[in-house]
Amino acid sequence: MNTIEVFLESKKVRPTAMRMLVYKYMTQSNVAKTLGDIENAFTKADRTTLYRTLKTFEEKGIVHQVDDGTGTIKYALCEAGCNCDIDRDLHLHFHCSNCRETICLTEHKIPQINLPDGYVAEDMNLVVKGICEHCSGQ
Amino acid sequence: MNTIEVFLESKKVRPTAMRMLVYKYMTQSNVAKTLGDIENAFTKADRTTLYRTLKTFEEKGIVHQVDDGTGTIKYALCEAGCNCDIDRDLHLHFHCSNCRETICLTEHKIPQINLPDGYVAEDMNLVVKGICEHCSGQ
DNA sequence: CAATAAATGCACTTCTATTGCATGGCTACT
DNA sequence: AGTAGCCATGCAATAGAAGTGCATTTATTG
Ligand SMILES: [Mn+2]
Ligand SMILES: [Mn+2]
Ligand SMILES: [Zn+2]
Ligand SMILES: [Zn+2]
Repeated sequence: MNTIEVFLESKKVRPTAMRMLVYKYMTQSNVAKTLGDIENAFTKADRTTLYRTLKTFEEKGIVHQVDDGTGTIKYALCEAGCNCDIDRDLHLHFHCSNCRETICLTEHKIPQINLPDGYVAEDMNLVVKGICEHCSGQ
Repeated sequence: MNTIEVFLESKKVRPTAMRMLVYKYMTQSNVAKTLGDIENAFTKADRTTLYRTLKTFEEKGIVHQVDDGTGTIKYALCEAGCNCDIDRDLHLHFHCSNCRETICLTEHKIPQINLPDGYVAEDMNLVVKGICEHCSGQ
């Protein structure tokens, strides 16, 4: 029983070999990954299985989708204690137009937005595009 | 010379029949439209022509794309005097999960976001999802 | 009017998301 | 241990939208 196995079971996800590999892969970098990225990271991986793995992870609160405006959905690990709650957990995402990577800025929560009367907010997405720390040569 | 014709020429866009129709259609509602929406609004319209029409409109500052996270790009008219400037013009978009419509809240600019050192912002997208004024029964 | 440039229409490609269905493997229960 | 049933996997196929190539039509210019 390694820690990944324990973690997945704590999230009510059966720790199959592929699921453990995907989870481990996601922990190894802090940038959001597309399905294609993950597929390419393994030589022998079926796209559908990965698709459903990510879907399961999302349903069980292990990952969240990141829509960075590139047209392909990305996935990133949720923080410990995250419930993808609109007030507590939603954070800024940054997409670098140079290296094309997207990272979670989990420390930067989405500021309070006031809406016109009658509008009810349920979810939110804030993406900033530009040049990342790495590419701006800092 | 009607007003649409004059307007398009002022934007350096040749006022063809289709372009005038599309522009007129866009002015008739304040919700963002997909290519498909526009295609369906006319009985005899070619998707490619519309696609390129919208692209031209975008390049000439007549419309802006709206990425509301549904997976299909939408288009909405720019305000008078809009330059799609990151500080002055970028505004909030609201997507209603009930009626599935997306509207520009042009009065609601995106608040100042502070980024970690080394990050440079060039563009931004803020979408709020929830229930719109109309659907919340106000 | 002829030459040129721009806009349009059709067909096709590409890319990603998503589903149906058959098979393999694990679990729970006897 | 044996077996029924559920869950995960893999393959194939579909759906949906974006984008491109090229031929044709329409507009502009001299
Ligand atoms: Mn994130
Ligand atoms: Mn808008
Ligand atoms: Zn970068
Ligand atoms: Zn609505």
